[in-house]
Amino acid sequence: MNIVRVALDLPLPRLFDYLAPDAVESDVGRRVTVPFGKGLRTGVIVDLATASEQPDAKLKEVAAILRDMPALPAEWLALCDFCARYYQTPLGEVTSFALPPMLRRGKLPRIKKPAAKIAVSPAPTFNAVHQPPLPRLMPAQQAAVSAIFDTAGFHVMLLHGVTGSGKTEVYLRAIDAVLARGGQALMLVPEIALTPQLEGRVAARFPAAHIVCANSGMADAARARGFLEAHAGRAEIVLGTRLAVFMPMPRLQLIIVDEEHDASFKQQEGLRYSARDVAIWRAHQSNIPIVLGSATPSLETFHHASTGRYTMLELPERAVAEAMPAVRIIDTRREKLQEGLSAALLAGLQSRLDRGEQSLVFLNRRGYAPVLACPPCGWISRCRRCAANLVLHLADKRLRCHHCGFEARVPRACPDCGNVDLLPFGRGTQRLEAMLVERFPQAHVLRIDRDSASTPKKWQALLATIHAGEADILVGTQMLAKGHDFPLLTLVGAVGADAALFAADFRAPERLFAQLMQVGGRSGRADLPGEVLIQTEYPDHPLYQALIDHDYVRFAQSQLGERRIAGFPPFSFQAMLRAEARSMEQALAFLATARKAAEAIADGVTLYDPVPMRLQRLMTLERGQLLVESLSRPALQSFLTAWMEQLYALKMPGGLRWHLDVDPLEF
DNA sequence: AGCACGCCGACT
DNA sequence: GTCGGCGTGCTC
Repeated sequence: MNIVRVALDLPLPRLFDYLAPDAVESDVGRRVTVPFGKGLRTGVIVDLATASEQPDAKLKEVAAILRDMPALPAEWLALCDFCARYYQTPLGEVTSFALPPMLRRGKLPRIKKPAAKIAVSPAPTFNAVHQPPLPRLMPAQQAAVSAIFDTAGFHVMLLHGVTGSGKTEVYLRAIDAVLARGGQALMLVPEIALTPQLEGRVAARFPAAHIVCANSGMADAARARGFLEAHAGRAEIVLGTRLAVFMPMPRLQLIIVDEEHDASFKQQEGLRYSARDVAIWRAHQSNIPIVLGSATPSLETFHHASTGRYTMLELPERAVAEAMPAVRIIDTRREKLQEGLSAALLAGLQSRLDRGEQSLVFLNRRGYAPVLACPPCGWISRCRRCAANLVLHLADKRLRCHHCGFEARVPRACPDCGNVDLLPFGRGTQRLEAMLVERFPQAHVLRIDRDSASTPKKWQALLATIHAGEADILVGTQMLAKGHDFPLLTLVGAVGADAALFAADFRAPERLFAQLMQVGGRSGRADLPGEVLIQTEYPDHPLYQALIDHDYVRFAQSQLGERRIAGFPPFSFQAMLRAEARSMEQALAFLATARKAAEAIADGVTLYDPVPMRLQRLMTLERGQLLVESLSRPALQSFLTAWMEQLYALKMPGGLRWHLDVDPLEF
């Protein structure tokens, strides 16, 4: 009997068998439409069989095997299977996620008319194309490029270098070498916003190469087309965000993960995968090199590079002969601040204005003020649906929940007592902007945050204004920290950073250091020396002290020391079970049941107690979590597999939902 | 996840 | 007497 085993996009941890009289070996990896329940569904054939564990009477016949595109290769299926097992997600959900939506639905994009781009055959004539001379490599860059190809087969390299040290040039050289050998290269970047400029740079460098982008912002057809181009081997270079790690690439010879420390490589919903970690597995599977690049590597990566499991490639200096910016710590304990800004920072802004240079004030909190309050009666602006405050947005006179998106008008008087003197507490970018406008009336102050740069168009317009030198003082959130060069920028001030020092999340200092290093790196390009001023009430904190010396390694080692003592990752492996329900009692009760079930099978695994999540209520749902931890990855994995089997079998009270997050980043 | 079937409250 | 609530069970 000819049977196909089909992965369907259902939250069920198993495959479905169908009769398929005409199925052949080469149909494995093909999409297939099958009758399911009442209707039809499209899935992927992952195996052939001659018998099923299901009784024959239950087996239905396949509706149609879709042979309109080449089957997905075994490596692609293996990659999906790895994700399914590692992240404890049904295989059908993984294959479905890994396919572009159009292919997932069983359709194909219209073939693009033979436009000029495709008509030009992708013959490898890279050297023949007229090009400007390549930049000279610094010795460290040269060493890095050699190292990538000196060792054959799988190895992980950490390319550690600050902004301006020339990481991108190393990537480009490595890609060049891959193209010369007729291979394909995959490059992952953290954000959609960064793909266009990177694409421009890569396209300029390899004018004859066929480059494909992959990110969630793309139109359906374009994404499906890119997928097929990569799959057919026509695309030599694939650039994209985390989902690009699933692009099938038959001649893949190199993977690059830029800004590997960036949290956006970890998906926070659905399939909670880390594109960086999946990429490493994929490199291993394909037996090829993978380069992880960062100025501030994740501590996991740095640890592996320190212990020799990964190769450390250091780019110690800035390639374009610039000094690192001078970092100064401003002790604000003794000072009466003016709307949150110190005299030193205000003086710095003034001197940049006088010299016609740009400044940036970095405050990672948008809105005008984090909360509106009525001091006499104690009312504060709270979200009805979440356990969070409504943020005051004075720019459009609204109160907003940054978690669920709830919005309301700013009340004229206190809803509780009628008092009309409501006070904003705390400071966000809008308030800082207003203060700076008043304080420096002659300056052009520009605010850049998710509100002012809400669309790609607005964001481009803001960038253009900055590059034209029309802005004097920028006020912005972390949006400004990533990937953009501002040649006229010579001063960066960081405000309100202390909050992250004592946050409950053990990764908060790591993120803060990376953020400050990154935002500081925006200053002092070209021939203008840069300066970074950090306002703090903890001037002696080791994090800031390390920042003064631009000493990532010292910071990382001290953090790793603390993590080792506390038994946190990378010295342990974690998974988080989260539950949401109408009431916290329900959520915690489920987690308690899950914990009970775990006790019998938790061999070499520590089970913590169920607790409410930090954001206890989101969108009217109460949320709890249960952490499990092990010193052994295999022990954790086999525990999770057994545990999930039990949890899937559990009957859920109505309205309760749960998920497992392997290697969680957020606590 | 859907979608059925299946028993208990307020409505034409 | 019926419409409909969501509890439980199944999907190859």
